[in-house]
Amino acid sequence: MTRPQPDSQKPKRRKAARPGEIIEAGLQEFATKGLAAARLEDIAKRAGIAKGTIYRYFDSKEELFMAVVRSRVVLSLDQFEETVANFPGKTDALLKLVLTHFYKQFVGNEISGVIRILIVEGPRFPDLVELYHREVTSKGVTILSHIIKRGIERGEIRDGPAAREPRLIMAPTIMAVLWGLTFQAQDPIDIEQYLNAHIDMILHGLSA
Amino acid sequence: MTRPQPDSQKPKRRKAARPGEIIEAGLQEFATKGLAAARLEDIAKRAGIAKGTIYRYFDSKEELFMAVVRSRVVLSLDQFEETVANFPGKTDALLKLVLTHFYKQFVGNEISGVIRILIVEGPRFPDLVELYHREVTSKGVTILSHIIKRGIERGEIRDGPAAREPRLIMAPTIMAVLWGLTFQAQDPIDIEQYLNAHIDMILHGLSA
Amino acid sequence: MTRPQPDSQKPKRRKAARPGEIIEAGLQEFATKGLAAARLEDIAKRAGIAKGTIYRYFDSKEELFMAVVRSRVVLSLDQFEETVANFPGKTDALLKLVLTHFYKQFVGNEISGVIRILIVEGPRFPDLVELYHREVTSKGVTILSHIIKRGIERGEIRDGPAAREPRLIMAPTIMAVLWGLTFQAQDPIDIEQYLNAHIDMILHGLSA
Amino acid sequence: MTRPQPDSQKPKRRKAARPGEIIEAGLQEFATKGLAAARLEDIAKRAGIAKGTIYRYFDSKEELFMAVVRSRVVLSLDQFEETVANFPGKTDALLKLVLTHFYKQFVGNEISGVIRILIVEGPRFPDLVELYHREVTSKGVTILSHIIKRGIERGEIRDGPAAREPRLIMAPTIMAVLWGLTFQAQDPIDIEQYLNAHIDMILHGLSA
DNA sequence: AATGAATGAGGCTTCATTCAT
DNA sequence: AATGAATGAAGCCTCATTCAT
Repeated sequence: MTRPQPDSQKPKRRKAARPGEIIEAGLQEFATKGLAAARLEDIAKRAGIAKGTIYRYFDSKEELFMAVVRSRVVLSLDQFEETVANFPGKTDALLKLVLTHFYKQFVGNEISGVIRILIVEGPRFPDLVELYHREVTSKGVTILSHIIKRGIERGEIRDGPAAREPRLIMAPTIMAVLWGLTFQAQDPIDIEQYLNAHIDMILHGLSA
Repeated sequence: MTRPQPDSQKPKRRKAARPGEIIEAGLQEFATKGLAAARLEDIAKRAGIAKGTIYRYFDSKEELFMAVVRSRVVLSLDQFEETVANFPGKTDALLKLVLTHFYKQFVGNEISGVIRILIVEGPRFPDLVELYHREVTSKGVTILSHIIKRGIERGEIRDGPAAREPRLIMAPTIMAVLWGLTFQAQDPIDIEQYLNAHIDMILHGLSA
Repeated sequence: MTRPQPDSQKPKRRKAARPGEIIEAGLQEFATKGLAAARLEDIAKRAGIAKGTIYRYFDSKEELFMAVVRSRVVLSLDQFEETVANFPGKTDALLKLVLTHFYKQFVGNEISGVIRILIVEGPRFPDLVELYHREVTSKGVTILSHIIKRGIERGEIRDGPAAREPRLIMAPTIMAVLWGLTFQAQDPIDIEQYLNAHIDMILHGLSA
Repeated sequence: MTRPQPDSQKPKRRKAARPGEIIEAGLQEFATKGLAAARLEDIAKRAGIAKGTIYRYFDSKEELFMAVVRSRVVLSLDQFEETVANFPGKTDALLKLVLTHFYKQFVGNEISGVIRILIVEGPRFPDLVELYHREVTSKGVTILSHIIKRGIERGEIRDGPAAREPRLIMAPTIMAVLWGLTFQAQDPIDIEQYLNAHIDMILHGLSA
């Protein structure tokens, strides 16, 4: 994505950026149409290159597809572990912080395209699913688990059935993502209000 | 799947059942592979007929696809309106009843295949999305809204932000469906425990 | 090659003959142009069918290629074993008989196309080479060996170095085949005269 | 193959030798794979240069191909005319000398690759065929004809049918070349023994 | 009505050739 | 002169659709 402008006056070529641009174009097409329906010609056109050029960087359509998914797996959740560990305030403030971040990461973002891709093509690419689960999903769940544990220790979270399913806390986020991908036209979500309601629900749902 | 034998003497063919069997087979293939990657030949084989026969009942692959989605749109939610309207007990019992029903309808069921289909192919078939939203999604939301309204009137539900987003109540169900479709191998969901946690969360999250 | 005319008035279709016709067309194209340069479209056109039809009978271009070679491997040499074993006359008559037959089989015949194919594509298809060697070449050599052995026993063939290399006896045949494929325009072979010279040479070369 | 170091101080590049090295590399690839299947990239790699550099020396793949064939057409047969004209000894010694030389020239040598090339691609390159015939084949035949004529005059060769087909004398050589290219794995030729048998056969086959 | 062989458009992939550096 | 990235024409192959039986 970073395009180092060469110091020439004509920034026509940016060789080093090619693979990234192809991946970018591929993400758009794959996310919209799926693996089979996306055409390499369209991806090339979108990347501003010729069809054959893709093959200089990726061995096949499938390889490009996998590269696209992998490229968006690197989620900046790692920093959050620290944030959560050192957070000084109350659980509701922490939850607000984390959930807000999740929304920014996912909703209306290109990450939602990756999620759509995984839902559909997952069965044919178990490696990608496994990768995504390991690097993104399970990390998110772990963070939520830590928040819950911390909240229980602080006496702010009720140690009941809901506290044992951290995935429940993400559920509204995931649904918002998919709702946006699917029913946006019929029934849009007001993200701000939805996020507030989400936090409100979780805080009361878990509070001691 | 049940094949009612016609009272003819030669029970080898049941013409009337053909379209349904093709739709059934199509659902399996489309849900697993998506519209583009599913092959009519495989659908035919699964339905126990020849490829050309599909065209006796459907004009094209897309027509079959739409028929498949439409066939699963008829959700038995209508009855619930009445149930909710006449329910004598407390809100938590009513919620338990409805959510349990939702899980039975969706999770691990072929409906989840339709949901997957819609998530992916939705952009190319806005009519189907609109249909599904109108017939299924919005009906479900309406039912939940009524439950919430009823709960507030009965003083059992807190009239806060969470009460204004009935979609929040379904979110864990949707997530369970997609989680099952995607991460089942890596990280299965114990549906019973998850449902209990879900209800626990909602009841506390909404309770007055 | 045999085309059983259906008893319909329009002999438009001969399903059973299709694979044979494709192989026939493939032989022409492969023999003339080689595997890589032959185009499936041309083969189809030559066979009077559409490109895709080839794939109903053969999985790939390579499979067709192998089928083409295999189809011409069945050489009617087996009968000769008997002929040689029971031949009543002198060695020169027997040799004349066998060599004449070899010429009829190879020279100017489509078998020469197969030989050309094998010479070029052999390295990539060791199985075909092995098959051809086993079914055709080694059988021919065996027959010649038997003739030599019989001639020595009858005192008609000199038991010298030449008698120990039966391949020498076929050599002029092979060369005639390749000469015909290559230098026919510049320097044609008068097959009749060449065959006579060949026999003359061998008989004297081997005679006691 | 010998790379004469230019007297420049930087011996890393020897431009003058480039075309020859490309031709050398091309011969290997074309002989092994044929014109269509050989890849310029592989030829370049084998020559230790970049793909584009080939076009500095040859206009197209076909031009390179023709150059490859032409480069191996220059056969040192000319000297033999003299040798034969002035040979003092008997015909069998002369034949032995010439045939031995033929074997050295052809068998197991890269010339066999050229022969393979011509057999396959000949129809598309009549000029090359004509060239090869004129410069190599017909010269060889002429030499053999002279030997035969000389032998007849000396009363050492029988003036029969075999004497009128000098190509017969080369046939075992050609066959040995092709056998080596094709059936070497299944059924190798012991060249020494084969050559002896060949000479034995010819001498007796032609002797008066 | 059913079949499945045949068609041919469309998309992936290769690679000779070009071209900017 | 050399490089190797980029191009795009061409060919293999798939599969939705048609059609003769």
